[in-house]
Amino acid sequence: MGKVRENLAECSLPAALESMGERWAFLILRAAFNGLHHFEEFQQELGIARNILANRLARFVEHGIMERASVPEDRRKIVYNLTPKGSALLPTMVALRQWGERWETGEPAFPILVDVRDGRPIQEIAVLSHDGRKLTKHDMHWALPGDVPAEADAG
Amino acid sequence: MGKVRENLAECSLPAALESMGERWAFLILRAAFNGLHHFEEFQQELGIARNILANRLARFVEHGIMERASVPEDRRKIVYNLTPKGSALLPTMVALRQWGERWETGEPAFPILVDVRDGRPIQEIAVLSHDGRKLTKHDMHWALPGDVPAEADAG
DNA sequence: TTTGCGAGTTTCATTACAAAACTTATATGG
DNA sequence: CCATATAAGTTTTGTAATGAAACTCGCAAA
Repeated sequence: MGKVRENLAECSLPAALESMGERWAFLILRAAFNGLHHFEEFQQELGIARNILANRLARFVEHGIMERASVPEDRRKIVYNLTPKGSALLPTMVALRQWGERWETGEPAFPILVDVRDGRPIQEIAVLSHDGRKLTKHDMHWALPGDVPAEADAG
Repeated sequence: MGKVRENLAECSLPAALESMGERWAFLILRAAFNGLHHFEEFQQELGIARNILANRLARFVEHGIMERASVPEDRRKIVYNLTPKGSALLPTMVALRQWGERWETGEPAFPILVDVRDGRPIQEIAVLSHDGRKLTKHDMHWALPGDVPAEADAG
């Protein structure tokens, strides 16, 4: 991954950080992935200040990461559900968590994520080539669209 | 991924966010992956305030994400290099970038990451089962160490 | 020996975050 | 029907983080 000065600005990372770059964002997301749906649940689970939580949830809704709906049986209650866009953050969150496990807290973390089908732990998240080789930063570089051999995939 | 209230607190995500949860962290990291090494390079590339940049770089060094060294040929110059721990954030960063591409900016992002070996774009980052199936949040759940069938991997 | 660069600090203004109290709409029990 | 409780927020007020611009300090080059 050599030095590429050409339009780094157009990278989509800043756009992603617009939604996810604020404090608490990932922790609220994790709680949502763990099945929490209600304001008070998030608040008690995370210990976050109520105004900030309200703020973040509203932001998530604005950005299409969560959907807000009131429950018919009890109209005081509001449910927050992850949208497909929100659910699509799962790999990012798992990657960040795994990194923390490996480099911050040290190996064994509880609970661990397992495949529901066979109960075995998930793989470590990695950058893979089109044919499945694990890539490090030295094995890849930036390219402009014209340089790429036809079949497009993720970039 | 059902509701698991049992010790979410021990999840390593908060630890990871301790290093990476601050504003600019991922953008500085991206710049580093792109071969930037010097204070002024980061500053000009990102337009970040100098005091904040100094702060973040110092934090990265504290947390072992970057190494700080002065250049022998010109002892005014300082290089910041990613450590293995810092480089290990690549999958997380790529995952976040890909999410931004897909859901924020819309498909075509420039430049794109390609495999240096064949010039083809990298795969989309995903959560995979031990045998390589792509998993969604419905295909996995939390387990405690005792529940796991022997061969340990990442969790 | 002065001019300039690289890598930061300092100062001060602005903005984000946080704790606790308050509000509003709805439910529930007597 | 009235009192009390609950869910989901707002308001208020204080603290901490961020940002722009100017300043410092060590080295290097002319």
